[in-house]
Amino acid sequence: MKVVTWNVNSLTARWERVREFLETRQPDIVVVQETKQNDEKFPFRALQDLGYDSAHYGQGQWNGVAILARDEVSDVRRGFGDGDPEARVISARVGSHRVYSCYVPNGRSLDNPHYQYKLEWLAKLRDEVAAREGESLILGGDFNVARSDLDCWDPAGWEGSTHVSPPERLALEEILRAGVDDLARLLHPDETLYTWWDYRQGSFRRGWGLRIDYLLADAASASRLLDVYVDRETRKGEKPSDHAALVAEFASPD
DNA sequence: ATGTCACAGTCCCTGTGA
Repeated sequence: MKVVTWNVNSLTARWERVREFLETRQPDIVVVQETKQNDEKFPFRALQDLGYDSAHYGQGQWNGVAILARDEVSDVRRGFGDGDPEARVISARVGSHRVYSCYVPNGRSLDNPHYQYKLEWLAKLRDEVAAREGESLILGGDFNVARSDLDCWDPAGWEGSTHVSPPERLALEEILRAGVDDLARLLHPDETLYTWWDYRQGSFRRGWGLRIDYLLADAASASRLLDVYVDRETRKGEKPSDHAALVAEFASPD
C-alpha cells in the first residue's frame, strides 16, 4: 500500500501535475493540502475517472484539504468540530484506517496572533490523536514545523522564526507522544529529507529546504512500513508546487 | 534585488499570504 502526503499549493493550478502523479505513481491513498478550491470546483468526477474516491473540505481561495483513495472514502469528518472556519483538517475511513489530511497554520511570526492559533491547532490535533488510541491511524500533512535542526538547511538563519521555535516543536512532539510515529525519521534517522523549498532564490537547486511535511502512523501500521521517501520529481519541471510529495509504502496486513 | 507563485479585486496591475 502506497500512501502519499502532498501540499499542492492550489489544485486548480496543479491539476495536470496531480493527474500525472496519480497515473504514473499509482498511489493507494493521497492526502492533499492547500487545494484552494471550494467543493463545487473540486474534481470529484475526474478523480473517479482515474480510479479514486475522494473527500474534500474546501474554503475558496485559501486552505482546503482532501483525501483521495482507491478504496472507498467513508465516514468523512471535516474540521475538529470546534467552529473553526478555516478548512485545515479532514479525516475519513479508508479500508481499516482512519486517515487524516492536515494543513497546520503557518504562524506568520512569533509575535503574530496566528502563531498562537498554530499552537492551539496543534494541541487540538494532539487531543484528536489521543482520543483515537487503539485505532489504525495514518496522518499526513503540511505541519509547518521542522521537527529538529536536521530538518532545516540553516538553523542559525531560522533562529527566531516560525517553523523551528521550541513551542511548536514541542507541540509536534506531543502529537507523536499521543501515539503516532514520524515515518520518514523512523526509517531514516540521520538523513536530510526536506519536503519544501521556497520558490525564491533557486532554493531547490541550492538545497535550501525544510522538512515540514509528515506522514505519521500508529505503531502497528508503522511496523508494516517498507519504504519512505521524498518524491523529488514532484518539485521539478513545469509549474511545480513548492512542496514535494512524501511517500510511504506499507506491506499489506494479512 | 525578498532571484516566486497563486489568488481576488482594485481586474492586465496590486496587495496579501505563503
